[in-house]
Amino acid sequence: MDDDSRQHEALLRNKLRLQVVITLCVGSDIDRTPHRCARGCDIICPSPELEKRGERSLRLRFAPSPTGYLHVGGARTALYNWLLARRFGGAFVLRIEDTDISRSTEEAIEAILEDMRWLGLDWDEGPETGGDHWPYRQTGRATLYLKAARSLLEEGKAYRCFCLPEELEARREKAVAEGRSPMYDRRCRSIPPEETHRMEQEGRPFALRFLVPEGETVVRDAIRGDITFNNAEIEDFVLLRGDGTPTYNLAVVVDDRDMEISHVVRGDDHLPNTPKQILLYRALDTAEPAFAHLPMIVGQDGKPLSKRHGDVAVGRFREEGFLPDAMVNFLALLGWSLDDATTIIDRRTLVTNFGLERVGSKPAVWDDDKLLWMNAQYIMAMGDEDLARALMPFLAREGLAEEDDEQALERMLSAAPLIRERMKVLSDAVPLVAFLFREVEAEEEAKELLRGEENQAILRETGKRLLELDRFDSASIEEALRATAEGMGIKPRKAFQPIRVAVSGSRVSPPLFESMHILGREKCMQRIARALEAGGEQDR
RNA sequence: GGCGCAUUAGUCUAGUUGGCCUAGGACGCCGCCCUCUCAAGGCGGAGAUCGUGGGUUCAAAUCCCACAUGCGCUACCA
Repeated sequence: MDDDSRQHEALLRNKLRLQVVITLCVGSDIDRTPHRCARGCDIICPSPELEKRGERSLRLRFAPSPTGYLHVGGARTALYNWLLARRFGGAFVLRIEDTDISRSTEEAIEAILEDMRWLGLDWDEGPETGGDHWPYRQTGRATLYLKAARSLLEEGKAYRCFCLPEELEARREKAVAEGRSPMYDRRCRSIPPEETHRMEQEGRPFALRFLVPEGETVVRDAIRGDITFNNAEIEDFVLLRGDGTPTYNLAVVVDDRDMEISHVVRGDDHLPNTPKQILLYRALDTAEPAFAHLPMIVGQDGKPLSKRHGDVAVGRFREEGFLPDAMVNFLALLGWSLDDATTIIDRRTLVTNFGLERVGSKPAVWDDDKLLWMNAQYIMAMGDEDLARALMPFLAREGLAEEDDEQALERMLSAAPLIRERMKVLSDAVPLVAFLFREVEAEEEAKELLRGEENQAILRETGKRLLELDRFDSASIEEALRATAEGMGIKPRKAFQPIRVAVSGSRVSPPLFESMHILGREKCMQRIARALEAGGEQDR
């Protein structure tokens, strides 16, 4: 049996096992195999609670808060959700979590949408797309939260708290200083109803707090398994602020419930929030979704990614000339693997193979070098035309050519094969091809290659030869240059350098003959003449 | 402080039911080859006592316990 068929068999076996687990999970004995379900069945199995209600459709979401640009951590979360939705034919919902009005901005929202589109993460429901659960940003859903909050209050599952933020803060500090737990002490819980009513009538602001029930709450995480939290360690968290706006925990639960989200896949910084949310789902008499918490992405120093670690905004990668597919490939591999050997994985393969069962649980360190390498791989796989077109905006930005300049595009088309494997990001092309679009001044360090008896002679002789050529294509040019070198008894690697500097202005350039061909005889001759002049002057 | 999560080479990771692991692949690094420069490519190499200490077992990276370290949460931020 060859390797291929062995691999195939292994795949088949895996698939089969998955199938079995799925069957196991959706069967009626769900409750008796809780752990097996949480870890084994992965995302394919909707949470048992939803399952009981017969709701099987997969609905995933990405819910960024527009307090800044989309960073790579968020992008990865979005990608995983998108991949899962696409793989299993589910819906991918984009929801803007802007309950923190003071920190949210319209620009941030637009930028996030733009980055999502660039990465190719299209959403089935959300801003600009619409959907059955409109609106898809939290500021437009205030009444829904209020309604949920009211019902909790009426059912005695939440209560008014008249403590002022400053008071709470002071008490917390004191508690910590004295070594006590800084948890809210529930003092407002015991205010008699008449009193509460009176204070409310007086117009005293209050926050609504959730009354955390006794007992334990188990989070069944698809990546980590079951995690048990003691409710006694969860404080009566705030649902509604003094100004009536909802806090994150309330809003997220109400939205996920209303939008019928079946699987919540997010960063593991949310793990401690999860028991609170599960409690809320239950208080609202709603089946909770399945949860999966992704490990964070951290910098080389092990600290969470932030502006400190260089710019981690998705937009920055776009501007530098990273390709969306390379980003997606790289992001996917940050915490997930296809197998024990594959690194380059196209989007299609990702979609058909991605699953939470191969998501790891330790933090992933962002590695710029590897991203660069991967991007280079994707650039090398591009066709000439695609590459040339992709490069035009970068030329335009540097003022080398208009973006829609047909002639320039034509030139880039010929240059593409020469520079493709010399770039890591698209913007790398600019210094490589600049000499094709504008006159050059030799770099300081390169100037000495134009001076001196021998170098001048090379330039002179080569110029003569080039002039005599019938055809000015790269083969003829190569022949001429080699003949010149040989005639003068100089090694090619030495003889070509002055020409390179004369033509490109640099000691490093794309392949010489092809470059000269693209530049054209006239330009080449001019530049060699100029080099002779410049080098000759220096000599005297 | 409390609660939670994590811990395989510089990095991403494979390793899921203990033996096929003298720990596999990739990035990076080093060397050689190719070569008109730079790349790309080819070949080869160094680099991991699998956080530490115990235990279970004929056998542990894999199971159990403790400790250490890192990170997260502990907000009327999300």
